[in-house]
Amino acid sequence: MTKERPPDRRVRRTKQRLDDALESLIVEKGYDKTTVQDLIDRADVGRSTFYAHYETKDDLLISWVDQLAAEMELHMAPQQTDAGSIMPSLALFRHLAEAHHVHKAMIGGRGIEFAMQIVHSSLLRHARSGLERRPDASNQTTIPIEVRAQFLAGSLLALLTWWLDNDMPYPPERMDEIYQELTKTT
Amino acid sequence: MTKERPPDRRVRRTKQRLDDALESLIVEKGYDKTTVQDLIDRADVGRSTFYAHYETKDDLLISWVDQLAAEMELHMAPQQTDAGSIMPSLALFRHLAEAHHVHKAMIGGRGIEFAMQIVHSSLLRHARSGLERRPDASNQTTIPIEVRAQFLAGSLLALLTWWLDNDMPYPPERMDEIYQELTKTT
Amino acid sequence: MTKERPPDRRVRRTKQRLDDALESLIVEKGYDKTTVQDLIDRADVGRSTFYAHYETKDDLLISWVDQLAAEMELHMAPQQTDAGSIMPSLALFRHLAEAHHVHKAMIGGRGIEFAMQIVHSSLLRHARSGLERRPDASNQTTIPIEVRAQFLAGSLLALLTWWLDNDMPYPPERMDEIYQELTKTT
Amino acid sequence: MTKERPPDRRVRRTKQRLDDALESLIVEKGYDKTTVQDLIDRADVGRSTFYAHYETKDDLLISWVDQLAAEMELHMAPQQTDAGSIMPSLALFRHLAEAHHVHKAMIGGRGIEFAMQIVHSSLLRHARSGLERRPDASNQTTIPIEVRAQFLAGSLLALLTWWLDNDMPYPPERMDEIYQELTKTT
DNA sequence: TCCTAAGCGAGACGGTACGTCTTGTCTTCCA
DNA sequence: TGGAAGACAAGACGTACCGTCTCGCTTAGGA
Repeated sequence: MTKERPPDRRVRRTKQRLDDALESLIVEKGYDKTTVQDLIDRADVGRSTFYAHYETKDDLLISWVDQLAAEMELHMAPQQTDAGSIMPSLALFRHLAEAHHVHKAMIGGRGIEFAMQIVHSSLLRHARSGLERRPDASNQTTIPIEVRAQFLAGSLLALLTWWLDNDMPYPPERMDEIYQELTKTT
Repeated sequence: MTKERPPDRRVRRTKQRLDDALESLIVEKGYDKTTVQDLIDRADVGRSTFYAHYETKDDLLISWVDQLAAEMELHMAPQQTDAGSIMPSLALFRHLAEAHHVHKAMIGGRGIEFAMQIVHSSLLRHARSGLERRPDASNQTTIPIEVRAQFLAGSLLALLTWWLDNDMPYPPERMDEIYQELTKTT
Repeated sequence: MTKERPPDRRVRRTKQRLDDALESLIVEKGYDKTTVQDLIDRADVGRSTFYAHYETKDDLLISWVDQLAAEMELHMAPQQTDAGSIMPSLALFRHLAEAHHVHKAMIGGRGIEFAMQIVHSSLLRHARSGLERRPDASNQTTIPIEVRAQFLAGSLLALLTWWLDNDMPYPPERMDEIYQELTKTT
Repeated sequence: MTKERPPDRRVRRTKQRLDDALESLIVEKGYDKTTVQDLIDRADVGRSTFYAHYETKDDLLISWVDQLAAEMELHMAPQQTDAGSIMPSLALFRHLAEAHHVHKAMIGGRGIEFAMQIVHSSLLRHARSGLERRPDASNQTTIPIEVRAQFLAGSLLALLTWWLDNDMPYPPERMDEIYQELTKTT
């Protein structure tokens, strides 16, 4: 077996600096208006260094979004807080409430299409597995699981988006209650 | 007062050619990958001619999407087909089934963010006015109208998107039935 | 036959500005140290405009050197001043004496290799045709014409180079006299 | 006083490998197209090792050319073969005939400007000292010694260059004979 | 024979220049 | 003389090298 060299300490530092630069620039002026030059100026990194680690600006975005999505997944792990419901909606509302500027940039109105897709597919995955795990549901309806999953994920994402865009006018618990009420037929 | 000239016949022809070029290029390679150069080559029009009629590429897109949205609005006008329901979902599924390649480019997976927003706000408007028009609803729930509107619009858009992306696996009537069933609590 | 449009007036102006920028920058800091950015800054021209007219920096150099070489050829046309001699050396020394800073940049010590080659091949051409035109020469020597041409061109270029590099310590007439004397056996 | 360590055996080996890499790469693809990366790949040496020994690519070239020039000087030392002539032309033609691919890369058509300068100044030095050593010559002509030296060196270099570029169409002895004949007036 | 300073490979890094691409403006020409 | 054609300035892009640097590993050569 080949001795797997641990990544150079400098590499991690550089990547971290680029991640930080990306995050602050996204919040400041939006992703689309951010240029590679902005990024490397902010991160104080050479142009070629940037391209040594990421193929394009989008590549950096992907790795950044992936991290946030991974965090999100952690909070969506089955917990007693959401006991009895299919979607981990309460945990999600609570998690997004923290550092909501970042999440708003990611999910909100003039959000980042790509980030939305990641979050969406994550929600879909949860919806599908939640529905499949519930033995009794299939008897009560003829609506295909996939369609119900699309419904659960889509409507939750809609509420999340609206809620972040309007600066969280209700507490997470209330939002969860509403979501549960509206989707109880599912 | 400036003499208001009727629009030159050529002007309309030019605009029409640009619209056609945009539509075919969007379907072919997507909106983002389409450059102004592509458009004027396809439309066989000079660069300055393009900018004489539209401020930017987005401007052309807006005018194109607006036309499609106007058509869509027409089909969403209250009709007996959707009698009793808040959202004109059946009419929408039926309308989008025609020329679905264009609609898929507009709404589907790798869709156009801007077009989505137009459609979304249109759906929202219908949801809001539909909910307000219904006198009995406010008694049965404490969920704010705006939230319910977001829910109705978001979940319908989710189903529409999924349905177009997967090449319409069910007939419009079935999709409408499902949507009605899932949102009957609203 | 296609109507050949005369070149846009702007195009010539742009090319002229780039030529001027090149000449001044070559004299100032040398060709190698001159960057495309320097050129377009000096010429006050957009980057893409530069590349619309010339493939590379070298391409611009070529067109510039070609112009100088064409001028040079004009002065090397057979005239009575050089009557009786094979090489138009007197005319050359006289011509290069004018605006010698440009010629020095082109031919002198830290000169431009490419420019040297153009000038060299021009001299060679003259030497060959001059030798061929002289009926009596072939009887007096067994040295091949090509070798004698290389000798005439090379030694003239050597004298020119040295003369320009040392800021023309002798008048053109004296240099020509010397050259004639040294090559009279040829 | 600092203890002067003898140079590490490895140092010489590294330098040798870089010299060899340079030579083969110059012959293969020319000096200008050779990058530092090429050199260290070919020599199987680390990047920092290269810069530990040479300041730049040019620095390595200089040391390489200097070696060749030193060899050349050795062959140009006064010998009976060139007795009676000012320039050691016969010895030179003979020496360059060996391993002419290297010398062609150095002196020939698309040669290396810097190498040419070294050779040129070497020839000039010989010409000057040869002319000064000959007591009788100064009486026969009023042409300054420096000019005659430039002439002798320049014309010899021209013949050498042409001869190598054309793959030595005549034997060294014939070339020497020609050179002597053409410059006998000097 | 050990041990210690040096030489070394590997390659990350900040920089500079390149040639390409797209945008929105501006000038010229022609009908 | 008004609109089409397309030249232009601006500036971001991704690539290629450069010369500097920081690591650990190897390896002479003096103790």
